[in-house]
Amino acid sequence: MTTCTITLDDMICFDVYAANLAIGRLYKPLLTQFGVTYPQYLVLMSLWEKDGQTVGEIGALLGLESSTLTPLIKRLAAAGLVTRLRAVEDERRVHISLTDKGRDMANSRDQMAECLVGAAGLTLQEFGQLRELLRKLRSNLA
Amino acid sequence: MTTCTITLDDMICFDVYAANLAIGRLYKPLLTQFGVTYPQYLVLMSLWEKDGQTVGEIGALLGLESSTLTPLIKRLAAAGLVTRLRAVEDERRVHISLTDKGRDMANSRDQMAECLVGAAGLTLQEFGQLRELLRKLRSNLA
DNA sequence: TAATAATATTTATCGTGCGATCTAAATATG
DNA sequence: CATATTTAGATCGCACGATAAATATTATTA
Repeated sequence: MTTCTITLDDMICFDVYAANLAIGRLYKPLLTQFGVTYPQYLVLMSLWEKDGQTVGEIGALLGLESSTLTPLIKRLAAAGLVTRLRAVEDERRVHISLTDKGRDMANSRDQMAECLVGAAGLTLQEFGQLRELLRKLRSNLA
Repeated sequence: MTTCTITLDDMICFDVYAANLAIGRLYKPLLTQFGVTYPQYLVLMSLWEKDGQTVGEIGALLGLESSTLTPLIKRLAAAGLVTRLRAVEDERRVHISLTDKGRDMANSRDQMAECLVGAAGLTLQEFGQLRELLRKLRSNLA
């Protein structure tokens, strides 16, 4: 009984870990072309979804502290992909906005998507299931 | 059509990433008690499953290179949790074995399991689904 | 106004992950 | 038998991720 749930659990964290690395490895060739890392790409994704978010908002999406994001975003800014602008109404907030160059990178999503969807070998239904389960898991853990 | 698959895909890598961090964060309090990190714990897990594996075998399980594992395992050895023993029949291979202290830590799996199963808010069926989808995804990507 | 909370930065630290290179040993090929 | 290739790991160096703790600044609220 208990051993059953234990095995299940342990395999889950195992598999989430390995799957995360595998996806990152799949994306790497494309990402290095743009000179960004996988976590940096995830930040860009959140900006393509909604531009001008604050550091805190992005952190909430990815589950990262600002102390992790600040240097990461500075690297994106150094690469000319985003700009950091402190809000005038509340100078604690820093809004991150895409540059033209950063916006252009959004086209790469198509390549990435096809790449993953093709390589993953999952049906669209399975993708949906997986996404839903992961979101449920995460929101409960948070 | 295409936009549909794109959104799906992007959310997947997003969620795998965030879920992985969330699980690590959940485990962290327990792990720091033992003085090990989350990836180190995963290595221990694979040894509890099968003791005496070589570096390469563990790497295949987790999807890690020896250049990542070697220093990681040395930290486990320094903590007195495992021993590294070169095989006599093939001196290229290094077998990693649990010490008594490392074996004792296996009891913590129960706590971990209950912790995750409780916090995840997933049914056993959902756990099984999730595990199966992740394994399928990963094996196709590899 | 004073106390408290929120937002982000800075600093410091540690560990992960990988590429490249190296050695040694096993295996294959001529 | 000699040589080449493959395999298993180690080693080195590097960039980055992730967090904790301390600080500064601004909002909020009592």
